[in-house]
Amino acid sequence: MRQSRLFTKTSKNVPHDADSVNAKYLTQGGFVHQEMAGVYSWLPLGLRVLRKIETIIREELDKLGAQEILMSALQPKESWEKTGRWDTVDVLFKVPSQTGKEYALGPTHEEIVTPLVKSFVQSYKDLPVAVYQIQSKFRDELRAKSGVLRGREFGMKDLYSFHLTQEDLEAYYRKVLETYLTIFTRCGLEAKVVEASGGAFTKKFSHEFQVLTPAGEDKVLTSEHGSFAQNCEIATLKEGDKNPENGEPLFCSTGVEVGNIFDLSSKFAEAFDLAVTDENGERRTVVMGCYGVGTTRLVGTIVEASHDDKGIIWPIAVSPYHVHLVSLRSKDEETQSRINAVSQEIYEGLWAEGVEVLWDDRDASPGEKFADADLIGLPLRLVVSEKTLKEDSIEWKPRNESEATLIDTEDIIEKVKGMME
RNA sequence: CGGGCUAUGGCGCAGUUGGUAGCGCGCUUCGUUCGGGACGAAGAGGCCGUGGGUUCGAGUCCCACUAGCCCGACCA
Repeated sequence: MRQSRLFTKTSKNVPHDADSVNAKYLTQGGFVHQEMAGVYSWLPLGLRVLRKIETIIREELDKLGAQEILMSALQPKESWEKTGRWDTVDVLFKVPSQTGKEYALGPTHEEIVTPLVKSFVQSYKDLPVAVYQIQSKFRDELRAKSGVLRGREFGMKDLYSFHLTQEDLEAYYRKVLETYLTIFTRCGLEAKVVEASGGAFTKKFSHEFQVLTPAGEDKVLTSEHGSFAQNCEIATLKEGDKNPENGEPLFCSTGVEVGNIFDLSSKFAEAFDLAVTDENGERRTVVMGCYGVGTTRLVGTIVEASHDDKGIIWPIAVSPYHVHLVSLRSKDEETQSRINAVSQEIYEGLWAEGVEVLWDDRDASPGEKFADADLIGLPLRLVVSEKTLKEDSIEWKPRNESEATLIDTEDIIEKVKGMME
């Protein structure tokens, strides 16, 4: 992508209402645009990050044998009345029709997926089954905040699994838990598995995946090394107590919940009478699990977890592009055309090797280009200038390092390929 | 949903006791610069959130509404 053609621009001005690092940098860098409180449009750079996260999630869930579907966002009121959630879920957006009917705008999809699966699953032989989707969710939050971390419209991956037995459900639940940790690691995040309340989903405890950062809104009781962690809303221990696992002291930190998994047991299956015939010819109610990952929230969380005072530092796996190729201006016409030619060659050469390059070919000053490169935060910056050409080289500077080095121009593509592995 | 703050060119802001709106960024043109957001000159761009009211006169004072943000509650 040639940056001169990118329709978004960076801004030197900090948005007046940016309340968090992610809102500030994502807006200034032109990744997202706020439309209303808690509602954002995703722009080319931001959308590329979101798509990469979604791809990671798809790859990992497909390995689990889950099948991707896309359910309706507009949902029938009757289904929500059937589960008793039409009047109890206060974040539910209720949409009136001109016909006088009302619909729900999906905050989650148990009310859709359960009857959906029922229409295909009648025998124990049809189980287990797991389906997922990546879709916009709508929740009428009284107070949206923290940029992309808590919105009224947001991207979410929701997975639902259906099992004949509680044991089978629990085994799958543990597999999803492991898969989620893989997903977050691949996104460059360190997530803690945290015991939490089941909320209105289930009376049982559930597990949350928390990324510890000051921007979070959850309080989590955790120890430095152990895997033990509890959401403070359910914690039986308190700060300063010893970790039952390894005796380490527990401390309270704030975290962002990037995922949550629930053992729903037969709650929704009962509401919709989702049952199968078992091998003895008897009807048995199915048990369910549901598992969510906030995709748009992940984008914001990564920014919160990985930035400095100049901008974002994208982990390469989710970076909108891998390389920021920066061509500097020269007043000398011949030098300028050499800079252009070398840049073009590297640009095309890298793309030919599958390396995604954002090429800053704009007619802008060096300072402006460097500042923008830091703000946008691609993992590697390559500079082509009069100075580097004199050495037949390209300047190499990783975003998370302060020192730049010169690399021979002819070696540059191989070296970048090496970094990608 | 309670409490508070804010609303002025695309963005960030100033605007005195009420007298007819200004700065920075960005944008256009020209020239000079060129390795960390360069400089000069000349331009374009505003019913001051909306609706009422007070006044000879309202960006400014009063009321209502709307929107954004903050604190809290809430967060299936």
